[in-house]
Amino acid sequence: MSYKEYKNLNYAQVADDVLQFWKANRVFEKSVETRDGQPTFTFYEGPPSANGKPGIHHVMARAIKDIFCRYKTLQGFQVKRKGGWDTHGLPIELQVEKELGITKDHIGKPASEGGISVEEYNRRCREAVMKFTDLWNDLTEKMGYWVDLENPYVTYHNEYIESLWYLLKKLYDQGLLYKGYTIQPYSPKAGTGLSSHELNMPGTYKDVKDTTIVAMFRVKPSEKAQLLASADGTPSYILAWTTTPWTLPANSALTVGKDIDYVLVKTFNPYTHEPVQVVLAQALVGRWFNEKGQDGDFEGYAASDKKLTPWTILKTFKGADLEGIEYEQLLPYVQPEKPAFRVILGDFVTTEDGTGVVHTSPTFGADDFRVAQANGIPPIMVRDENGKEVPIVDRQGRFVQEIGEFGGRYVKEQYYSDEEQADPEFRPTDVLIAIKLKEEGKAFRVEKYEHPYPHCWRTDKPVLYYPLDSWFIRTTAKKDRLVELNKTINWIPESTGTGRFGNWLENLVDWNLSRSRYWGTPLPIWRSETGEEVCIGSVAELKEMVELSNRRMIELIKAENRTEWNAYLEKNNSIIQQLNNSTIDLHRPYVDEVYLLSESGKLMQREPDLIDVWFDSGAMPYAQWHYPFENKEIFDKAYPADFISEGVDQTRGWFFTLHAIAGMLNDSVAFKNVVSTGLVLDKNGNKMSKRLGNAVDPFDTLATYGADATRWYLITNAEPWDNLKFNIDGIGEVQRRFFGTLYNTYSFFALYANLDGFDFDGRRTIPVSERPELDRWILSKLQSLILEVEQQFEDYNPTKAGRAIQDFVNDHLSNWYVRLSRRRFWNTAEAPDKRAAYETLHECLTTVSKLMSPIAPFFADWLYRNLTKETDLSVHLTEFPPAERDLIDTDLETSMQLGQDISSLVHSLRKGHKIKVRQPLTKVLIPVLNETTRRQIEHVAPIIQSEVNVKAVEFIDDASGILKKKIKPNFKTLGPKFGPKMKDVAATINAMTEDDIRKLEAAGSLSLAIGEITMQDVEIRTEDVPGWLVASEGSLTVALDVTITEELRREGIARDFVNRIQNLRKDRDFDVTDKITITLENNNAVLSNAIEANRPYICREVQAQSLDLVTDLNGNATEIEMDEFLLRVKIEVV
RNA sequence: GGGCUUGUAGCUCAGGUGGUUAGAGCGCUACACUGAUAAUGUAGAGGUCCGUGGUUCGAGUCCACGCAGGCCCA
Repeated sequence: MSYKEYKNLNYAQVADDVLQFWKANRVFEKSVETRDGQPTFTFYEGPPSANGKPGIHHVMARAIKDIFCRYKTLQGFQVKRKGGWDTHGLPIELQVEKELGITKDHIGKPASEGGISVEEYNRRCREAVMKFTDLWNDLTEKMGYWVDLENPYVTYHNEYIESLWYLLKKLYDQGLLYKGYTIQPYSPKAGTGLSSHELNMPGTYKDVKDTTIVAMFRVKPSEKAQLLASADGTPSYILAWTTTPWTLPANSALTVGKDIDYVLVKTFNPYTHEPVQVVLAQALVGRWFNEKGQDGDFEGYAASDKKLTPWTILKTFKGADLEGIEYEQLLPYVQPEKPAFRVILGDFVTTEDGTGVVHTSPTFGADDFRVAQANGIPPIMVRDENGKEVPIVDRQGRFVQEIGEFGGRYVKEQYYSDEEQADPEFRPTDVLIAIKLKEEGKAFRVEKYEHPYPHCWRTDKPVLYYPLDSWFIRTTAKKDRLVELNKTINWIPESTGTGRFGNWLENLVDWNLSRSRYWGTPLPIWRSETGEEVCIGSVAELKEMVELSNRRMIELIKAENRTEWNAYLEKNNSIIQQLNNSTIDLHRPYVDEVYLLSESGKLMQREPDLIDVWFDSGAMPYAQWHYPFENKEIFDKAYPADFISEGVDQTRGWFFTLHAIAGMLNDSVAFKNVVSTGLVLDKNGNKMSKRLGNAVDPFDTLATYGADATRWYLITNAEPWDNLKFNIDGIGEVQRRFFGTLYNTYSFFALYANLDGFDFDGRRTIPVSERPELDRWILSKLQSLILEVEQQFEDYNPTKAGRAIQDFVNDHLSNWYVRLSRRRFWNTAEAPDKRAAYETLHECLTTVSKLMSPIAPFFADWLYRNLTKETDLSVHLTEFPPAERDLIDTDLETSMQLGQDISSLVHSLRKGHKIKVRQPLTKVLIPVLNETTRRQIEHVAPIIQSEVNVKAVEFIDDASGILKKKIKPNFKTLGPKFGPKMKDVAATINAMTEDDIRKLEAAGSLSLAIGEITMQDVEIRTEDVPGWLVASEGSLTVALDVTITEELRREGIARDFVNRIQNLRKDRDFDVTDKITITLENNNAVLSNAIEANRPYICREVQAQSLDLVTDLNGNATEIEMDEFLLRVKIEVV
């Protein structure tokens, strides 16, 4: 066979060619099929949203996924990879709205008003979402990401939605799906909630002057409250500031910061002048107390004009000390159903403003709601006529009747008409509350305060933060189990699992599933006004329920003449038809037109919400297989995942939803190993964005550099969980430095293997034990590399695996093994040594191709297939090479390291004395203090000799008596022994004489003034050989004999001459095997003597059949300068 | 504001459990090699290890507090 040789390698072309080969031979499919019956390794593909173009970070993320799937395949596992698309959600809706130039307001309105039907709108969404799939498929292919794109899961498909319904029903049946509320911006005048999107519109935030109150919450005596108790019975109050006094009747807790410093202040109520003790944050004392009053005249206060209130700080403590202290309800209109009114801890408390204590009303603040739920604090609510719990402010923005004198009043003055507000008697509700609190001695300060406050863009009135209906998954019920399960997951990096994810689980709140949108999975719950509900878990159930409802309707229409239901009946019949011929679409608006009838004959309509798209993606382990309606056995085998990987920003997204659903429904983890990857930033460390124009187009990059260098760069430059500063120059460097070197190494091999007709099937014909040192060394290194790469892949660290391969190829294989072995390949005669060299190099290259194939799949396959005889075999169908541990020879590796270090030192010495390598020298002298080192160096002496062009490597040992020794303290062993006396010890050791050292060496220990030291406590090395040129590094010292004898001089000239002739051969384009004749003008005695003395050597090196010295060349000579000589020479091919 | 994370040469990154002289590649400078040749080798210059305190005989490494960047959350 012959090995393919290439002129100029085009890496992008290599990738293209290999891709064609993969396609033609179904290599991906085969890599899965051939593993039939083997253990499975399950990978879950986190579905990308196909509504945007892919970026370079997607190449990064998908390279990680690909690497471990390929690696596990090499290890013999069957790795199925089903692709998927995330197709629902707000980004798609917004994109469609942008395209159509509409807003959410237009949806559902008649076309005559510029509106669009839900049906049409959703049709547009469905089209938009797959817009970029071609682009994505193209990228997937070009970057070499192996994933099944033929049968991907698609979240908007009916089958997918049906699986989601099944899961939701399971949650529902376990009581884990419930209707509650969340605090959302709400516009009472418009009667609608506002999205964060709407709240971010310009002009929404306006400065308003509100009445603010520092309210006084009276502390209840208790054991915990001893901290705040007074000796004389003066009551203690906790101060909390609010800009929304109307929320005070709904207060049910006070929140403080755990680590914030608080003080107890003795003072007087500024309105009632009663003596009081109050609690607030230390940092904010100055905000509420006049400096002049500090430690003022308490005794004389009663008699004074009360302008200056005296105060004094009694004690200081942390927020944590306040936790659990109870207080009296401030405005006791409505009693909660569970114990409330105590101090809790929250991470959102600041000391920037207010008192460092946050008045907490779970019905009117998002933070309040969250922290209350986490601490089991109930909201203050009343029951409406249906017995349903409602907040104390109605949907029009008025207090309910239960709120005594304030019942029926608007909580915001702006909700009153202009006329009402103009009435001189008019008082805003906030002011009335302030007056009441002042009178009751529960107000510490009332003042106007200007601050920005959001307004409804439709009505221009202030919004309320208000509880709106939402459906929740009761994740808190399983919190402990989710935390426990998380501990069994192998997170990479670990900190994401324990920190970011772990903390998130610890502070878990119920998962709000509701989204008030159009394009998404509809919540399959139908509900009557009286609260009767049914949750539908499959298409079959839906059909059954519609049919049942229809029968009930028909009955009731007859019995009670409910003719208005005829319309529903008609709609339902149409649905049944669609169900029967499978044309049903489980999206809005169709499912909204299913009308069910409860057992008691009440009309049930679908809850209008859609579910959070994160539920879509978190349910993919089940829904991708349409489980449990199909593929049960496939699901069972492919659950949970062995491995997933996504960006760290998915921690609370996909990672969480996968974990939550699996934990709640299967009491198991969804994934065992997870790699969370960092961001890809631009080369200056800025986030890439289209707006800044610094986004990198992955297609350009792949076209320029090919997938391999791109992937290699992305993976080896930084560990994947670190942010990567993407610099395109880095890819070029990888290409030159790593792929270039590897390519060169292969080319070198191919060139000579073809010349020699080297034929090899990969089975060693020369036992490793019979190969030269150099071969055994590189094979030993190769085995070590295999172990290292395997370990790193097992640890999910592709960066270290890649770097190890790179170091092997560059430093060991190319720069040392090939460079030093070149002469062996030039040998024209058949020789075992030459064959050994070929086999060794072939094995190294083949193995490298396997090791690198997960990271650089195209190039690796190119390399592998160039080296192997079986042309239809791909490296991706092979097995990961098992390391042959018995070939690892650490002693030899140390030897070679010494050889390299010694060579480097000699080079350095030559350099310092301007003696070029072509000038042979007599010897290097190496001081050795132990036999092992000596033997190790002797092993590689021939290599050193040829590498640095010296005739001999000699040793001097202690016995010679001429070695100069230096002693250094070994701090590591001395430290524990001497501790604080280290400085003295070190000085004493450094001052030891040669005599002392000899004594120490002889006895193995030595008593010094400061104590006894042993050989372990010091490092003895030689750093000088008197009379020689010396260089040292670490414990290694090398002395070089630089005397150039006449004979050496001649030899040097001969080498120079060979060099010039070789250049000439090359200039003349002679063939490597051409034999020549040389005629040289004899114009210098030194030169001719040198040539005569080395005639056989010269002729052999330049393949000359004759070398004649003549007096005159008659003008047809080539002139070449050579140091002080002028060569006039003529060469001819025989 | 909170959680997590990063900060080492001009650039990109290494630096188990603390050990006194902090490394590599690229880039730069110089040289060598010229039968791997648009390749290769060798040497050199280049550092307040983000800052300030602390623990220790000894801190790039451990602790505290900051500063700057990043992500997520509020």
